[in-house]
Amino acid sequence: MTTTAPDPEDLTARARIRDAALRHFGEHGFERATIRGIAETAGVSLGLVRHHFGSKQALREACDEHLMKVMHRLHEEAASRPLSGLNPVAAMGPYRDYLARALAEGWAAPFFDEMVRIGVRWFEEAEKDLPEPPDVPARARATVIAAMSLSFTVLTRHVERGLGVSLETTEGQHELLRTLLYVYSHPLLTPEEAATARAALEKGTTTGRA
Amino acid sequence: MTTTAPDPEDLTARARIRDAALRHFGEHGFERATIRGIAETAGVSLGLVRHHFGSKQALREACDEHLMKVMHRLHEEAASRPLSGLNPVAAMGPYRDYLARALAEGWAAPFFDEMVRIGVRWFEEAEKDLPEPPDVPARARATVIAAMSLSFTVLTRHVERGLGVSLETTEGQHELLRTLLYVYSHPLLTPEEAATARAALEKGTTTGRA
DNA sequence: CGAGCGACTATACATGGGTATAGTTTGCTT
DNA sequence: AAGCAAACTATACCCATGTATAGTCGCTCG
Repeated sequence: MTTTAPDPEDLTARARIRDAALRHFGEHGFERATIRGIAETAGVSLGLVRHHFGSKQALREACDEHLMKVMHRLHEEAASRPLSGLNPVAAMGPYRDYLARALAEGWAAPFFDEMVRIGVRWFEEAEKDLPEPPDVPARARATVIAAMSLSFTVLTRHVERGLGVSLETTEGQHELLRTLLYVYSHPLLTPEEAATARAALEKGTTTGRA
Repeated sequence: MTTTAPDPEDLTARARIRDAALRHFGEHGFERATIRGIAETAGVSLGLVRHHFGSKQALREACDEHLMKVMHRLHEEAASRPLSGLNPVAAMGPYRDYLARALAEGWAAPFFDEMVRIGVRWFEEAEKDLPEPPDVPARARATVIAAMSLSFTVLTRHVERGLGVSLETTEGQHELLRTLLYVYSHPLLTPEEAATARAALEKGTTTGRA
């Protein structure tokens, strides 16, 4: 059947396998994770994994798909809260590692693109009655912001080391958020600095690479 | 100009193997890259790889080490240029993919930490005659900035998709840099927004996750 | 009842790929 | 010239792991 009725079936073996896969892929990465290990975690035989999902790759795709669903739900839940745009992926438990790996590996494109779209809408809303639009397109800015926001998910370990706290804890999350609030409200460059830098950039080849 | 540092030893078989490994690890990831493939690319037998580096893991570590050296050199070369702090890893050729994978996998910690240290020094220099220091420690801010800066390296594919240009080209680099200049000079939050958000954060538990 | 179908298990197969060993060439020192 | 170490090759080992097959159980439907 596999109509995958979303809610009621979530105790099913199929769902258990999927969840176990999410965890294993997240913890060990796609290659190092083994179907046998996943099966064991799910309390299920090796063959059943193959029965439900055809192959390891297909299992991964099922994980991606499920992740997107969860993300959408989380996003809608958090849509009202004001800070959610800054660090939208904070503390999403077992999914965080998976998402990080998927993003870094180049997968999870729909998720990233969705974040960009959200950002674009946000900018358009915020700038709708500006005298003239910024000279950098909203899409480019949204892309950059999306990448920046996700960096804390992908580079969690390094950020934790730098901050000296675990991002699993709400304390760590607060520390990060406090820093983000500061950084996002204190520009690194003055408009003049940016202008001169940009002029140099536009004018010639600032050595090609910057 | 044509790169390939003229170190006398850089034509050695050992160096060829290391370079091939850098490329293979970068292109396919650590697990999917095979010693055999690396050996072939280096024009060398399988056993020689093992002879010079003891194991696949050790080979990786040699790559990390070499990467750090190259990074230091590049960094010193670019130390004078003003924009280098923003996007320091731009267009570093074959090393970019490797660095991205290493960072995402949790390796390359010394590299990340070095970037944090550089950022801290930068902040301290820039803020040395401020009436009172910012209430967010420089180290935390430097960590966040480092992660943000590296996000474009780690999430290259997604950023390229969002920007609609290849980051291999100088045109793409310019596009990114232009956007960065804008974002870094236009705060996303007004001081008031940040203050209220922060107050909310400090006061209670804004639901634990933000 | 029985037949068919999906959930599930047990076991086998095949191979990629890291590791290990033995042998060959090259070049340098005494 | 001898000899020795290092650079290098060829080949074998072996097991982890993805894939495939065959079979059992238990349900529902006619």
